[in-house]
Amino acid sequence: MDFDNANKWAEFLKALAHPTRLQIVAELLKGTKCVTDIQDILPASQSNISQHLTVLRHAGIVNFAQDGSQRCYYVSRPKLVSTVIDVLEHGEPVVCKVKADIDQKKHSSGGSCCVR
Amino acid sequence: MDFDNANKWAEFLKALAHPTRLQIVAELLKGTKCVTDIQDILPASQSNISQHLTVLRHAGIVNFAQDGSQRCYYVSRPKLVSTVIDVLEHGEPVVCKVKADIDQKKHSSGGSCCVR
DNA sequence: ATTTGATGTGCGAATATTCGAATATTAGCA
DNA sequence: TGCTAATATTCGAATATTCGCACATCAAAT
Repeated sequence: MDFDNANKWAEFLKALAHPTRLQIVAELLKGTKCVTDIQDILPASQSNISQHLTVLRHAGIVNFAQDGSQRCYYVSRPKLVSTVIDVLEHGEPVVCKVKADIDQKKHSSGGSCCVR
Repeated sequence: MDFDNANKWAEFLKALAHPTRLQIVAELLKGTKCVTDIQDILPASQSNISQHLTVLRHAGIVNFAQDGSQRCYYVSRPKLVSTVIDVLEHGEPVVCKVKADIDQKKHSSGGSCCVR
């Protein structure tokens, strides 16, 4: 992974990496909602929710359609976001290796378990 | 998504959400590597790489097998991590909605685009 | 025993994030 | 116009992150 992509994706993940923002995004995946809708669901202040939505919007994760005085927020890359959340939810058992596990893959070299 | 899960996954994503850590993980997905291997690949100091590996390890993203004075690091949940990175790399065109797009989905109610 | 290579840790400064409180903006309505 | 609901912005304090530097540890080799 090159430096530019690493930067871009780190920005994306950083925007998602907050409990409140994750919950906001999970709610928006179920359907478009305005700020007060989110306020009714999550235990956070209006100001705080608005701040988090701004972060998500700047990261290109959500966007809104203006409807009078309301802003209807939606996830702007639903497949991307829902796939990430899905894979987190389904999890994976943790792999645990010891030196022998790693060495046997190399079947022939000296014994260092790192591929140099 | 409940509060506990939001917290857990936010921790996970936060650990991944750093350019250097993303690059470290991408390299480790290709194969087990020790700290100096990573040092040869990435433009970061030994100390800094070690610090990032500690963050990744505490988040349960990587682990190591000790081999003498070397530590052979590997990704401890390779499917989870590689799926996340894959979906980032393949991307998705951004969805853009206006009020009309959202309203038509509700076919019948008043006109507010938010599902209340 | 000394040295050298590999790695981790503690510290401190710079910077960034988070959040509440107060205030501003904007739209619709009487 | 004046009022209210919906939403954003600004500010400041508390807290967290990041990173280099110096030092500590530990294993292997000399």
